[in-house]
Amino acid sequence: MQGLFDKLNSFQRRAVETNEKYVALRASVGSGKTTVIVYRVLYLHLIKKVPLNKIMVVTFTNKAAEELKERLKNNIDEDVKYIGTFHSIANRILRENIDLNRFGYTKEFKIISYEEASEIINDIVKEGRLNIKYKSKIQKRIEEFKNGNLLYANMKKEDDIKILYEEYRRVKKEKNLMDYEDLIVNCYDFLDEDLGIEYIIIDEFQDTDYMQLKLIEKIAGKRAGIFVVGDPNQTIYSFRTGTQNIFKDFIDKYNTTIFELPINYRSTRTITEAAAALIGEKIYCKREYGEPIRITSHYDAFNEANYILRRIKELKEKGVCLKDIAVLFRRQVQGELLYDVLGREVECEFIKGVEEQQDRIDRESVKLLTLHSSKGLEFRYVFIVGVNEGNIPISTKREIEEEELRLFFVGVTRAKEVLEISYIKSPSYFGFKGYKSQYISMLPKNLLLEQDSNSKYTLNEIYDMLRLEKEKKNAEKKVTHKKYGEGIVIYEDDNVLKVKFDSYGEKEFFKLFCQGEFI
DNA sequence: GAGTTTACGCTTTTT
DNA sequence: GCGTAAACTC
Repeated sequence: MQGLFDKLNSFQRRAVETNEKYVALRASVGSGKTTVIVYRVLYLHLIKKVPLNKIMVVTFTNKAAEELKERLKNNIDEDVKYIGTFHSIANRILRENIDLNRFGYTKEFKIISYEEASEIINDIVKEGRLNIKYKSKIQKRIEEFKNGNLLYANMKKEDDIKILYEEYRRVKKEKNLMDYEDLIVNCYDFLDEDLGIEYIIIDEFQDTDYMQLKLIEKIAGKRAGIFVVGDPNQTIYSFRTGTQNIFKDFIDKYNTTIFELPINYRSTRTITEAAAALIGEKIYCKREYGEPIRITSHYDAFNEANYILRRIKELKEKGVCLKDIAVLFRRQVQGELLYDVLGREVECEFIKGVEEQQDRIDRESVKLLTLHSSKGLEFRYVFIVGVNEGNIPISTKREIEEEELRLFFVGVTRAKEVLEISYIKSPSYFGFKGYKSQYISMLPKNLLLEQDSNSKYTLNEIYDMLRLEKEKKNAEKKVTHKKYGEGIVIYEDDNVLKVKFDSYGEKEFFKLFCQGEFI
């Protein structure tokens, strides 16, 4: 059984086998953090003989929890009892360990989504005949109100936002509903039973908020050890959590032992050194130098998208698999344009939200993602587009800007083999400046290859160009079928071939089944 | 009430 | 620098 831990490096092994009660593991990008969490659980259970119902593992997404469960299955038959997101664990505790009747709820309470919450809020406004302004931003306004801020603070005559907020809370209880935040807050407020947990592991700790930590502290009591894992340099959700440096807070509060995973196994030395320059820290790298990082500039977002398409087609011709390519951007609107242009020639998917990632990430096709949703993923080829001042960083307000740099860092470190960065000179999106981001200037010059693209087409010209190219390509492609005779290819992708035959008309073939049929 | 002016927000989003 | 919706004017 000792051999089980032999493939860990010395940093990983020290963290896995620690006997310290409070531990913070600072895991650098691509350093095998998930491996450490898996082996930490194995160590606790198989070596220290801790029962699985005394271990709790908290993850950032359901997907991450599934991956952990899957990897643990290789060595343990049963599941860890508490393994999942803060929300899924809170949900379980609320239903299993709390007498909800005391608090006006029952065990059958329903969890409401953002959309369902929206419906309830609109009903309250309608039925209560409340005076609410800026209705299209109603949920955002409630959110701000809850945090003690106001959206549209200078109204001439205030509306009923306060009444609406209070009614919303009352109605949720009356109808036995909880929204995502209620799961955490109510679990914290209602819990008075000791769950008997001895070891708690929290993944992606940098994106944990104070309420979630308070809940964990309540579950842990004085007995349980808390082992937090994450990378402060990848804190990109503090706009949501409101926590600036929760790692530091945790370390200051407890007698914490700090471990590090400083070795990057993921990216080429070129990419790793570029990333390290952004955060001003040394990252050790197991790999050799690779291709230089190409920096290109373009006239506008259309020409940039057109360039990316051309590069992707080149890669495809060289035999690169489309699923190994990702295009990353700061805002959703950028993705829409990219999807429009790239989608005409190559298979691509605009991935919005993690639920979709789960289903789609294995498929064949180029992935389009925001920098935020690229967190935790890796690709052999990565393009980051629109790296303009005013977009990355989107604002230069001091407290925001540090997070913007970390966001760029996250983007850069998604690339395993090849990284390209581009910016545009004549932008039309709000806030975009017509020059490159200061962050590009932070990358070491010796790792870069800078190029200026002078092409300046309108969107229609680009579309025409793509159409003509396609027609020309297909027009050239004449085929002869054993049965149907001569024809021309009118559509072709990886799986399907559509041919217009001179005598027979149009017919579609699956490539897999028609190999011997053409001469 | 229709017609015009002024104010504001604009980005990212796991559950 | 644009779209939305409130606030103002007659």
